[in-house]
Order: sequence, then C-alpha cells, then structure tokens
Amino acid sequence: MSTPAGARRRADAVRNRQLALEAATALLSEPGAALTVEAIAKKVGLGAATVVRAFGGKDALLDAAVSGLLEPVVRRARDLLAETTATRALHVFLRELLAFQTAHHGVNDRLGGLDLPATTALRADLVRAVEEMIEGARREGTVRTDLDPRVTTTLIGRTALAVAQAQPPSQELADAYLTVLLDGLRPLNAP
Amino acid sequence: MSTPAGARRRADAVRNRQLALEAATALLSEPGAALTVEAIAKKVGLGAATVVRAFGGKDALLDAAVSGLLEPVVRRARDLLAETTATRALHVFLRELLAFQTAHHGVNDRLGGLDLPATTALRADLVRAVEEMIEGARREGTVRTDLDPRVTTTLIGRTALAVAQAQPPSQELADAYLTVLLDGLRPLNAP
DNA sequence: CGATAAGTGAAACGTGCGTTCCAGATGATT
DNA sequence: AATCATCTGGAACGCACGTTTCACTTATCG
Repeated sequence: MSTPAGARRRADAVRNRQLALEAATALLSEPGAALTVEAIAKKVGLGAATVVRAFGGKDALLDAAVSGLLEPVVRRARDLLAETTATRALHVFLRELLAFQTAHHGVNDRLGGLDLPATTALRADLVRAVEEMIEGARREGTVRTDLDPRVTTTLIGRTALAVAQAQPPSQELADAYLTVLLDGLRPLNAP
Repeated sequence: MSTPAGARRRADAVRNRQLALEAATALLSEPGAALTVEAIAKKVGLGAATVVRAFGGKDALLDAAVSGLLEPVVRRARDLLAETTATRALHVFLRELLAFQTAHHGVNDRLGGLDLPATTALRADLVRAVEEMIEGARREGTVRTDLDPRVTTTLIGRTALAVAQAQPPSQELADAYLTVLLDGLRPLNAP
C-alpha cells in the first residue's frame, strides 16, 4: 500500500500523495486551521480516504509534513556550526529559528497527542546542534558557565517556541526575547 | 438549575457541586489526566450528568476550577505590590509564579479551545500586576528601559508558562530560567 | 483497443466526548 | 409519615474525526 515492494505504482497516486503532503504543510502554518483529514483533503480537491491512504494514517502524513519543514532548519544549524564560531552560530541561528517558528506559528501547538517518529528524531538533532553551540560559546567565553548546557538548551527550546506561538505574531516580542535571552546568557563579567 | 432564583436548593446538590469542583481542580494538576467529564465524575463517584448539570456545562466547571487556582496568585501579586518595592515584588512573585505553575503543571496546556471568562479576566489582572512590577522596577533602576513594559510582560508570561510545562518538572530548569531572565532584564550598566 | 490491477471517494463505521432525557431516588416540608 | 419538588445517573443522542469499505473509475501495458 504505502510502498508495495514489487507492485506498480500509478503516476496519479504519486502526484496525489505529493499534493496531500503540500496541503498538510500549508495547513500547519495557518494559525486557526482545523488540521483535520477532511480539511487537508478539501484543500486539494481529493477525498479524505485518498489522503489518508497515501500515507497509511493521519499521523504519518503530519509526520512527513512537519519533518519536511524541520529538516532544512536542522541542516542550517549544522552548516552554521561548521562555518563559523559557535558564538556567531548561536546568535544567527536563534534569530533564524525564531523567524522560522513564527512563520509557521509554532509547528508544535496542535500536535499534542500525535506520534511523529521522524519529527521527534529531527528535534533531537536540533537539540544536539544547539547544545554544541552553547558548549562552543562557553569555550569562547561568550556564554556564562554557571549553568548546565543541557538545561540551557532546554530553556532555549521551550521559551523560543513559546515566543513564536504568540498570537498575533510579534516581531517586537521576538526581538525583546532575543535581547533578554542573549544578555542573560552572557558571562557575569561581560562587556 | 444552576442558580434558580426563587427555588429551593437541596443540600446534597450543593455538596455534589463542591465535590465536582474539587475533583476538577485535582485533575488539572495531574499531568497526563484525561480531563473529561467522565473522569471528573468517576473521581467523586457521581454520574457525568450530575457533574455537568451542577455548573451548566464542562467549560463553566473548568472555568470555576481554574479561577479558584488563579485567584490567590493574583491576590498575592497585588499584596506584594502593596507591601514592598516593585523590584522585590517582581523577583519574589516570579519565583512563586513559577512554583505555582510547575505544581499545577501548566494549568493552561489542556485548555485549548475552551471559553473560560472568569479565568480570562483573572489572567488579565495578573498581566496588569506584572506590568506594574516591571514599570516600578524600571523607575527603581533595576530593569532596563530599552524595552516596552507591555512587551516585557508578555515575554515573561509566555516564557514562564513554557518553562513550567516542562515534562518532567525541573527545579533546575526553573532556576536557570529565573537567572537568565532576571540578568537579561537588568540595565546594561548593571552591577 | 481490450484487459487488468491500481486508485478513488461517498458513504458507512467505530470511537470518544459533551450533553440531554426520564424514570426512579431522595432531601425538604408539613 | 405523607407529599412533592429537586436531584440523580444510566442510557440515548448528537457531533466531530479518523478509518474502512466497496462499487466505480482510470492509468498502464500487451
């Protein structure tokens, strides 16, 4: 069904699968959207059954959609770590992360009780990357060392998401958050 | 029914109403609890119909329960503002607010699409109190003046809630949050 | 152009939940 | 104790969703 090993797959089915994925992705970024199978199906003019069948269930569809959004973010975090100092990577990435989350209005908030394996894995990658940024910035002397890097990472993850979920989205709030957070993270004898 | 003007109200109905309220309040603080009418009813050995009828609907019941939790918090904020400096009030209250929210594990997180008038009003009161603390602390020279007090209040409200919703609850995270937040809120030329 | 298997979607189904009904139980009043 | 309005809760109802069914459609291939 989802990936029948030796069977033929019709071209229209492949196309519809892609359409469903795009519709789900679009709905994820719409604040008040219903996020039901019916809503996704209607958005592309397909039947609900077709949308569900293409992924084997609603959860799998949303997992694919969220993963697709998250993947470039994770890649960006890794690229920044490789390209520049941890301090600069942290500052740049936090700003971009906030912009991303604001644009998609908290990709998290309506995903309460769902099981999204790929998304969970990507989120773990993201946490690891931020953790590396924090540890690097500590070594570079730009982040205080009296806090556990793990705890700091958790703190950033949770608060950034909360700020991004503000309704309506506010650039002023995001800026204030970054200002307070980064100042608060500086060593005590900072410039 | 809920408050029949001239009619008699039986004592057992009054008692059951109180029991339902207590059960709902208890469930609000249990992380994974179902928060359904059925669950509330079973907790006190009543029928679901009785629980709902006592308040005229599930929303009203939860509104009463959440309000009951929130009311002493709001009063405490007001008391602190009257008793001491805004700076001290802000510091003390933030710590207490975080402890409260952690204890009740984010009273917010399962209240998504519900209409809770009394709770909303209390939250507005809370926001106003924190705003007064921020404004006062600015005048006292302990909080930076380059951020809008309104925005700062929103920032605190959203991030504090997010920190309190951490699963499992972590005192270390809460402490780190307070440290970073309060340091980040200090004037730039701080001690 | 058949023939055949894959794909489709309206309708049916199952589940979970809040709410409402109503026949019987119970507290209040005389 | 008798009477009666109030209260109760199991059952039925309505609604929202995700999922499954199945008669029908359509792409694909010889």
